[in-house]
Amino acid sequence: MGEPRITDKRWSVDLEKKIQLEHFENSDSPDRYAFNPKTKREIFVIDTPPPYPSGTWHIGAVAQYSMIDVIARSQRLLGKEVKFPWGVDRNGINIEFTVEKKTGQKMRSYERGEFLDLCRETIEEYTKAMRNTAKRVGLSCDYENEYLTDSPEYRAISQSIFVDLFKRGEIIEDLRPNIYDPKEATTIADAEVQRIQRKTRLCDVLWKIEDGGELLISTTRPEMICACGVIVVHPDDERYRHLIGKKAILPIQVEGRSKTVEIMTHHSVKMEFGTGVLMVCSFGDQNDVSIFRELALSPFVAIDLNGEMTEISGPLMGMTVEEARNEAIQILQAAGKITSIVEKEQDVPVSERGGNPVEIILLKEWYVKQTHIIDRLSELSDETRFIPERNRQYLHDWMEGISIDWPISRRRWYHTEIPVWYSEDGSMVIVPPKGKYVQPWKDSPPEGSEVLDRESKEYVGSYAEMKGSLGKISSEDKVFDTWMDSSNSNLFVSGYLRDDELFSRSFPTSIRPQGKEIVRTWLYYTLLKSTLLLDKPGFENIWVDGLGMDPWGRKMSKSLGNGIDADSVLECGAGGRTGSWKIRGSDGKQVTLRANKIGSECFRLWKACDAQVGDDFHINPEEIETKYYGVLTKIFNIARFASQFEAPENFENPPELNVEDAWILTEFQQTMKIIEDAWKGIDIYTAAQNIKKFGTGIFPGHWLEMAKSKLYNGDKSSNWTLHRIFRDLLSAFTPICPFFTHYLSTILYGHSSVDVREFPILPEGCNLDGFGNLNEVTEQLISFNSMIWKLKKDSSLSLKSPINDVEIPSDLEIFSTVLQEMHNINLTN
RNA sequence: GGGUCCGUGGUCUAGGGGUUAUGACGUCGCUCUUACAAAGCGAAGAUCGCAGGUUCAAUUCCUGCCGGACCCA
Repeated sequence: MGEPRITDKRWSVDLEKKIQLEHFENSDSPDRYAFNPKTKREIFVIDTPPPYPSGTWHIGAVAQYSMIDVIARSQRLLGKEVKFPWGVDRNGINIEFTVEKKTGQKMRSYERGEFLDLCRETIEEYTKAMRNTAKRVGLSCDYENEYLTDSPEYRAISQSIFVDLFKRGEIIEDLRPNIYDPKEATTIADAEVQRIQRKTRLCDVLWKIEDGGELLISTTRPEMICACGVIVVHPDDERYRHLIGKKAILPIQVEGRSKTVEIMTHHSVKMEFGTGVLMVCSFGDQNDVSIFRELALSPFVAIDLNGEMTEISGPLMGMTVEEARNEAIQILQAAGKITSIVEKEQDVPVSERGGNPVEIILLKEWYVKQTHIIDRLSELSDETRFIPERNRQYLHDWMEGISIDWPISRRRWYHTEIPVWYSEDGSMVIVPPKGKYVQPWKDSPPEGSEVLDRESKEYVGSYAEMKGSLGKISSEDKVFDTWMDSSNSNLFVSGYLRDDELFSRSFPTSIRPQGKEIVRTWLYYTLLKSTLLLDKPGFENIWVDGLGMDPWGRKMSKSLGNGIDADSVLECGAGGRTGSWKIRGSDGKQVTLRANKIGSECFRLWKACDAQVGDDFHINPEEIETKYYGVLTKIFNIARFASQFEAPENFENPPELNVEDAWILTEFQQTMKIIEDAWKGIDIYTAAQNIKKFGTGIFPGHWLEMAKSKLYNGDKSSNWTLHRIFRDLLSAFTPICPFFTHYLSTILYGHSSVDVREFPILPEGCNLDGFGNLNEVTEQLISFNSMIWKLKKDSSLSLKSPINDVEIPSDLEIFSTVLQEMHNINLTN
């Protein structure tokens, strides 16, 4: 016994930060979290979601990443060789917007190379900030081998996969109706469309029938009349039966197309909407697209790439869609062809990233074919375990709704380039060799490039040989959808095309952790790739967590004013600064939340304990502190207590055990079994709950009180028990609170718990079976202690004062001596 | 409009066909008991959203409704 070796009075956020700093900068084990591909251990590869660097990192996302770290650390604890990569997703339109906003200049006003440099510089700053937050929250990633999705190495893989799929005919070029953001001048995919509520005008427009008669059509898009291909009514609609087969005259002037359209029937028409007559345009919405396809109509191009009306629109030509709509209404009104206009709430499809109303436009784009392979994908995904199982549904729901191929080309710049050049006559394409990153808009095809027939995709010859016969080659200037890059992440981190041996050992990737909001994009596209390329499931486990919500269960958003910044929570309590958050509450009133100290360890503990995986979790800093900081304090104090007693020399050879020590070891063994199974099953919640329960419950509350006097007297059994349990408990706890446990275990036992690579099991020598069924008495023991404490309180006695005439239950007879001492019981008989 | 999830003491939450429903925070009371008042001990507090149905038995399963959240059309 001696002075506590832990000198800090209590756990603090400042101490936490100090430990962190040393932990990541300390030279004694710089590659603590590096991955060894040559290992004999079982390999566990985590497909870390590469975050997209923007100004701030969302607190909900940080919470999720901290749980991914818990998975990484727990798998290391179980003895696996964990690859926990640190990747950053940097391709995409977001950074382009940021640069445009910062410089007040649109992308297309720059020279392409100059704009790319600006993007790269800007994103570099954000990348650094993000890495700092990642370390601050304790992510045990392999930072030395950071990967960036905009690096030549990563982009080369993306391009090679593209070429591969292109050669196999899984990627095609085609002229199809595409969802298009006219303001940002790029195609987008279905998954990138969002809907917002907006007020629109629903006009009833009068159409004349060719051989007399009239027809009233309700539309919110009168400017699209020029692109009308057919008028449809419901087949059961008696009102219009006499008009079927007749022709209606377009009520507004058009150029270069027929002035009439036929009236037909279609089951998709809602009889009760407006007048029950629908004009089908190329292309007002997705329904129009499918009717055009079904009826094999040839589409009219009404809107051009700049979002302006084309010549077929006659008087509207050159106007933006918005202007054209107003003008069309005016023209129609002046001609007396509008019978009513009503304001109506309508869902308007807008682009997710730009927030602009989107149009459907006929464009030649690149597609990954997907409709033919959905069933296979679904089969393969059934081989994968979902955590939690029910979140498998999100994937199935999305796959069920897929009816068109995935358009992957974008008319933007800060993305991976489509690696294609064309021969002068357009009949041949040139693609680069495997593993080579190319920028066709500025580079010539590199050595080893191949020439393929554009239609059949057959190999024609090497570029070097054919150079002379291709004429003046031109480059494909379009780029990939960013999901085309990020959906290669698991392939990339598993060594695809780069390390065949590693890849064979680590694919399917052990785990894909992610949020449920990107199941339809990141997860789906990744699985699509593994199906197309390898006909294999992409993952062994897919861990789909819920979303971080405000304290009242709403999504955090700027417009609601209910966001919480990640750093403010992690830094709360550092340097004596407290945290306060002004948030708009559920009733619209501003609420101020306050906390004195949180930090990363408390934050992680909260996330691990407070919500089951897959559930949306409410983030309230006040609650994080009040519910979980005390847990750290408690365990810290046990450590301080334990640190005044020398640790035993041999943790594997227990001395002759006291019965109360055998009892707590039995309890501990059971708890540790539950925790080990939980870690194996990637069940953070169960592990966390059991650690907390044991570590703050019977261990200090009951056993420690029983063992105290023996500890002070230098009893070998109680000392061994105290340290063996506490050391192992720290190891089991280390995935959740790594810095906390690292610090305590290093001081107490000279070995950091974060380096433990074998889940601790009590040695055989404990011979716990020799004591009988000790766990059967636990309940009684707990209630007996409570009974005495209550008795003393009710008689206004201090806890150490003697008490007489207490009968120790017969089942607790074995603890008789130690209980007498603990409660200072005088047995009268 | 469709899908998914959720509704359990004041608050958050576990659970799950069968005696007195888990835990935490908050509340109240007592205590500075040689690790711990940024703590300990004790106490009070719930007809498990509503209405039906299945069952010997429902908070748990089913149906409908109400309320909330998210996703999709």
